[in-house]
Formats: sequence, C-alpha cells, structure tokens
Amino acid sequence: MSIDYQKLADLLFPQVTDTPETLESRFPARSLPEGAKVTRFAPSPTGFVHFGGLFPVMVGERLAHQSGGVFYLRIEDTDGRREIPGAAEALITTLSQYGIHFDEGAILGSDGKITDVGHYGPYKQSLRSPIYHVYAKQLVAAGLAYPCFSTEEELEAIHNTDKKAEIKSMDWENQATARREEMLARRSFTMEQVEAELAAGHPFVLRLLADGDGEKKLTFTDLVRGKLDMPVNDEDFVLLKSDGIPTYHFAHAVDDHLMGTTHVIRGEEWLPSLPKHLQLFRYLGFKAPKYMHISQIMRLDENGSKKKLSKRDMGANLNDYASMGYCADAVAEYVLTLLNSNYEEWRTANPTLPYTEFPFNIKKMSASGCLFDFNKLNDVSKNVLSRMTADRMYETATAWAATYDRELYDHLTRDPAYAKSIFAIGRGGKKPRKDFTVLRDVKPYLDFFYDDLFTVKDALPEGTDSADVAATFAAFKATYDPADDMNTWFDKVKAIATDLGYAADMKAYKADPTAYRGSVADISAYLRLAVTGRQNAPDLYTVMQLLGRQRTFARLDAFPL
RNA sequence: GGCCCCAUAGUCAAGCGGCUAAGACGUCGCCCUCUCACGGCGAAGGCGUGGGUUCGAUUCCCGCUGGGGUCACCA
Repeated sequence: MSIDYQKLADLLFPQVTDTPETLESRFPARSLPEGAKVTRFAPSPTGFVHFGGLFPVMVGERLAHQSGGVFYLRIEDTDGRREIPGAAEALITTLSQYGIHFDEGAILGSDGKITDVGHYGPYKQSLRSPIYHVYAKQLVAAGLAYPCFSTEEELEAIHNTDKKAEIKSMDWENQATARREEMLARRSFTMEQVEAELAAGHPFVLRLLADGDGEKKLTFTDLVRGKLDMPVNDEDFVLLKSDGIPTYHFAHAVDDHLMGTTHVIRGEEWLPSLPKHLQLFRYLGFKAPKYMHISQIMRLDENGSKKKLSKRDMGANLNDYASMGYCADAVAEYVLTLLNSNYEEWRTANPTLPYTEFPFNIKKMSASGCLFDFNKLNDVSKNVLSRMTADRMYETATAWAATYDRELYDHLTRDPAYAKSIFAIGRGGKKPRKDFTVLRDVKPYLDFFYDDLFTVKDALPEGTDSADVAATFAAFKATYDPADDMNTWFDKVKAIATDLGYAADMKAYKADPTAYRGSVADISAYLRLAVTGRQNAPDLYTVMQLLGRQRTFARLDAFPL
C-alpha cells in the first residue's frame, strides 16, 4: 500500500500554510556570546510550586545567568483537564519571592496578568498550536507521522493504563504483545479510510511512526549522569492529541528548538522518555539540546523507606516555608548545598557574599537522590539569619511579620530604632549569636523587650530564699548606674553576691559549694528572671541598657515574691 | 513484570587503584561562661553483598540485593 504523504498532510492540516522555513526565520538563532547558556523553567499550571521544583529552577537560573545567557519561563498548559486557574500567576509570584527572575517568557505584568516578554513567544503553549501544526504537517508529509482514529475508550480496553493500581496487577507479558499488535494495526490504513473518518467528523490523534528497533541501544550523555544506555524508541507515541494540542514530547522538541534552549534541566522522571525526544529531534531535523536530569528529593516514610516528596508532605509546597518562618534565602541556600557539594565550603570562606556569587558547577552535582532533612535546613536557616546585619534582620523580620504575625509587626514598627538595637545584640561580629532558627522564633525571643508582651515565664530555682531575692533587688537598685560599663556593672553584681554570702567567683564556688549560700550566677538569675521573665536571655547588662533604668526597676518592683 | 537510574555513617557528602576513608547536619561528652546563644575540644557511627581484574580495590567490570523512576490523547 502506498500513500501520498503530501496529500495526507494537506488533508489533515488544510489550514496550515506556513512552512518550517518561515518559522525558522521568524525565530532565528539567538546571538549570544560563546558559552552562554539558554535555560528555561517550564511548569504546568496545575498547582503550587513544589519544593523539588526549586532544584531545576535554581540550576537553570544559575547556569544561564552565570554564563551571560538567558533564563526564560514557558508555561506548559497543554492539559486543560488538570489546569488550575490562577496557578501560573501564583507560580511566578512564588518564584519571585525566591529571587528567581526571568529574562523573558510569560512574565507577570504590573496589572497581575501574564504577558509575553521576548521575541520567541508566545510563551504559553496553548497559544502555540499553529506552530506545532506546521511541524506536524511536515512530519506527515515526510511519512514520519500518521493519524490514528481509535478512540480513547478503545485504547483503554487494550492498554488498561489509566489507573496506576491496575498497572501493578496487570499481565505485563500479554499487555506488551497486545500493544505491539494494536500499534501495527493502526499503522496501516488507506487514504479513503482517512477521508471517510474525517468526513464523519471523527477526531484523530497524530502519532509518530517509530522507526527504532527496541532491541537496540542508544548511548547518550547526560551532563550530570554521564553516559547512559537506553533502548531506542519503538513506540508510536502521540504527538498531537485529538483536540490538536501537542503532548509534552512534541511541544518540548518544537519549543526548545525554536526558543533556542541550550540546556534542558528537568527531573529524572523524564529519563525514560528521553529516547522519544531524541527520535523526535532527529525526525524534525533539530539539533538536540544538552540534557541534565536531576534526582528527585525524597522523604522518609513511616516504614523507613524513601518516598518521593509528594504534594501532601510537609515542606512540599514552597509557599509553606514562609509561613513556617524560613526566609527565601535560607531555602535557596539549603537547595544549593544539596545541588553542589562544595557550596558549604564556599559559604564558610565567603560569609557575606550573596549566593549568586558562588561558582555553580555542573560537575559537582550528584546523580543520587537525597532525603529532605529539616535538621540541615534549620542549621542553614539559623546561619543565614545570624549573618544578617541588624538592619537587614529588622527588615526581614518585619516583612515576614507583616503577613504572618501582625502583633509582632506592630511592635517592631512602633519604634524601628529600638527594634534594631534589640536585633543588634551579639550581631555583626565574627561569632554572632544564633538565636533564631526561623522567623517564628523572633517574637518569643524578644517579647520581654516590650512591656505589653512581657510576662514572667519561668520560676525561681528550687529552694530559693525569697529574702535573698528581695535583698538582691534592693541592693541592685541602690547601686545601679546606667552609665556604668559592663565590667563595672558586673563588679557591682559580684559585690551584692559577696554581701549576701554568695560566691562572687564561680571557680571558688564550684570548688566548695557548701561554703556559700549560692553564687553570683544565682544573683544574676534573680535579676534576669525579674527583668526578662525567664532564666535564659542574652547578656543582662545589655538588656538593661536597652530597657533603661526606669523599666528595669519597675520590673524588679513588680516581681512577685 | 520490561526498561532505566542510583548505592560511602541516621542525613548530605569528599574520594576518582595504595588515605589512620575529609567535612557539614544531627546525637553524646567536656571546656569557656552570670544564664542562654555563640565558640573551642573530643566521642560514637560508614564503603550493601558475592565474584572477578590487579601486587593492591571504597575506587574498574559482572552478578545479586536494596532503593527510586517509568511504562497515558499527564506533564
């Protein structure tokens, strides 16, 4: 049976008049400096940004911007059934909070609507049908693709593929044979049959005519995994769905070629379909981009086995991190530590540089999947917060509190200078205090600096003689001078200790605790509890400096004995 | 089940034929110290398994085991 493929192409795509050549001239190759990488983030608007999604995003962003290239955003909205209205906008907003900015693509305008920026658009796949159809027609005309009029129901009866649960229990051997036979059957048809189906108004999908021998292997080099062997594609997979919208595979080939993507960075779940893509690029006459398949982030389930971090898991939604109190920089740094094994080393050597200064290196990427580790994230977050200047910490905390803790926000903004001086405690030196793991820790840490938030949380140590406490307060009030420096201040506290029969010297006290009523540590504890309401707080001298004499004394007076 | 990927401590990881097998997080001790937070010192804990190749394997090859992915008109 011989078919006039050009005639078939005209029959299937009568509306297509453009040719691949006209498209090539409409989207010319980019003129970029040698070595510049063009990468993209290509999400489908089906929900929030997944934490795991941040990995390819950051790799793409770093590679592009580090090389003087282009990082663009393309929206893969080819599945109307799964699309969630507003998801694309939300995706962009979330990423911008993470400092991820796109040079071109479907970008959010000031009106909150998505608009195209750049010369390779449209950047929403649903708007690119005419483009895909040009190449679809070309493939049909070349005898490399064909229409299939089987309905979804018919195929499902054979494949039984629409439910994961069924896949697990089905008979694989028979399934494979049935599929092969079905595929062969669909390949043979006559022009008359096609004409009749079209005349009857029956929809069709366009399938690629696979020429590969599934027994043969293809060797391919992935930039993070090295050489890989995969079977050559032998499957007539779908290029265009019955609504004329392309599948991921087809859109990927056409778009990444036309848009000049040099490096495709995606999750490793795409590895098995790589042979399809390579075959498509070959059929289309396109040069394939370089690929980087990134390992999935996992979590530990109840049984101790690894599971893909999925939608419902804690930490899956990127938006959750803000509400948990992690700032975007912390999350980004954590991702970087997982992405490049030498990142932490670099950070230690360069504590103050922004992470964008880090020389990101593909060779330092690991091919094995890793487990999400809150301990590590916490540590990174704690360091990120501790490295900030007081001003920066103030801004970060205030911005966070604006949406997550109005009460804190009101207090911080009431007197910014005061708030900044609180944040300045133990900050800025070589060994800064690390009081905050997340921004949620801010309020409980500094509440005692505000009279209306102050409460006595802790109790005096067991067995404390309240007469000693009262005597301590009286003596302290009699001698305290805000003009004293820290040493003078502490000498006075020691003097109080001595007068009350407490040890002024800790070493002496430890050597013979029975010789004293207590130690200067106890005296400090009395004062600390009254002034801060707790047994643990930053340096008392500084706290009193910030509170001032009047408020300090008021708290000593108000302390219940 | 087929195909594919992965495999160094609880976690992330250096290592790329010869090392007492780095480092970080976590855990536990000790020190510093007015408490806390820092900081310092130290400890426990690892090359999944069986074959090769080699004078010598964590490192190279194969099998096994384990984990993960994938097999749609979803991406």
